[in-house]
Amino acid sequence: MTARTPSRALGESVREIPEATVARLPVYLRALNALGDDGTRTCSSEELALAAGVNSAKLRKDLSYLGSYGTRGVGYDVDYLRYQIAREIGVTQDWPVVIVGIGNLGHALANYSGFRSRGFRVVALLDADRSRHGELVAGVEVRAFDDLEQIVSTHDVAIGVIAAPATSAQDIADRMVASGITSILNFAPSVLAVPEGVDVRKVDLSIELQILAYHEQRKAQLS
Amino acid sequence: MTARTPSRALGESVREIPEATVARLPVYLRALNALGDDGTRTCSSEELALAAGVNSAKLRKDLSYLGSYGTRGVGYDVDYLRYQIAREIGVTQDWPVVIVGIGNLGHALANYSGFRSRGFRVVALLDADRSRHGELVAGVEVRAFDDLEQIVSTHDVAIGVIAAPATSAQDIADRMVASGITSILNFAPSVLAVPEGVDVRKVDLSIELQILAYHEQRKAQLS
DNA sequence: ACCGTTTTGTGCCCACGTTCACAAACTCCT
DNA sequence: AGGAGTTTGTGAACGTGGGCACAAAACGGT
Repeated sequence: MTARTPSRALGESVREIPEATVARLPVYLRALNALGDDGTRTCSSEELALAAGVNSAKLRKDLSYLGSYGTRGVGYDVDYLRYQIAREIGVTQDWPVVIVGIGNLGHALANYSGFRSRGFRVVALLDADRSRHGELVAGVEVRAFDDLEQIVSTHDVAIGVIAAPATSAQDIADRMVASGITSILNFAPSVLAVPEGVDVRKVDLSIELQILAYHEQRKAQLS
Repeated sequence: MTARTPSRALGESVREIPEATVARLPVYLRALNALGDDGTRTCSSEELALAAGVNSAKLRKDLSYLGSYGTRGVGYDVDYLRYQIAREIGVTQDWPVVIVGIGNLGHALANYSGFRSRGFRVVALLDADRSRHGELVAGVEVRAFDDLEQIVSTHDVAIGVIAAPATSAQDIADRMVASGITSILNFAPSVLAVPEGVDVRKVDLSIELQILAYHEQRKAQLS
């Protein structure tokens, strides 16, 4: 966590958006998409907050980090705000993604429609198991894990998804980082060590269940 | 968020464990299991923190909420600490779980080995699609969604997993809550409204990717 | 028994995030 | 034009979480 002070052109200030806000922006975006598809042209912070499942003050503060895109007494223009959030998150452009590990989970991810519709494109499915190479999953051919470097440089891939067993997760991460990937979404239940500058996000089913179990147990104790 | 003050028997204080700590306990538990399987009998906060990917002061503070289970100058007994954390989380008992939605993701979840090994047992797989009923997935028969109430009461299920499309997620949640489920793990990309006292945790692939994209974009801007 | 070494448990402070509450800004109606 | 009604944007207060740094406690060697 070094405090990098970016060199910026004059007047071009880089707004620092709090992490907690960043995590909610995609939720707002989804809610706005739903509203927009319903034909809603404008909405208040109260309405949007309801749709997003947060309180309206928090929503307004979150949006204020992006700029002043609302109109007092009126609300927010759905399409305009939608575009601004998408631009801020970076999903107006297309992000090529590589998925490693084509087990049940890898299959599910490859077939996930939310991928393509939100600016992400699966450019390769890789697996170490030779017997699966050539197989077509969601229209994409499964290839050898050793093709990683070539694919990453060809498609300029920045984001990698690990859907392999925990035992191989660290090796895969190392190879990803070495090949130039700087963001990793890890579904394997393991702690990844990566160099400074590489982002890792972890999705762990069993941890989520254990957190629920803890609260469930507490509810039971309060008999 | 009403501040429920539980009625407690005299002297029986319910330690309030911070949410952030609860979320890390499963990680510690996993790290301890790995150490224990390696034959390690005792470990320092420094070692365990390394394995869990956190800093040692934070680890010690987290553990201190459970009690004083370490020995100064020595460290923690792996087996003892493992048991204490498991007990605190509630995974010394077995939690029956129902999964609704047997698409790619449902399959992946049903086959996930981390389930059983960590105190969770899939007692039913439900799907609204009749054509899938009777199918065997991971040794469990797929049954009709309408069997939910009967299954929940028979097996005393407290935890439900939603692996269905976003459009039906709220309906499924409503039925789950009505049938007596009080903890929901939601994989559908939708905001769930549930009554007070029901816990919901959300796992959203597309949000995780968008968060990564945001940071990726920022890195690029810092050219 | 005592001293040096190791390692835990925790008080203290700082940073981040959430919520309240209100002034500023806009619309609409008369 | 002006006043009533709405809704945003934000300053300020509060609460939670993270990390340093150190006293307390255990161990081992002499």
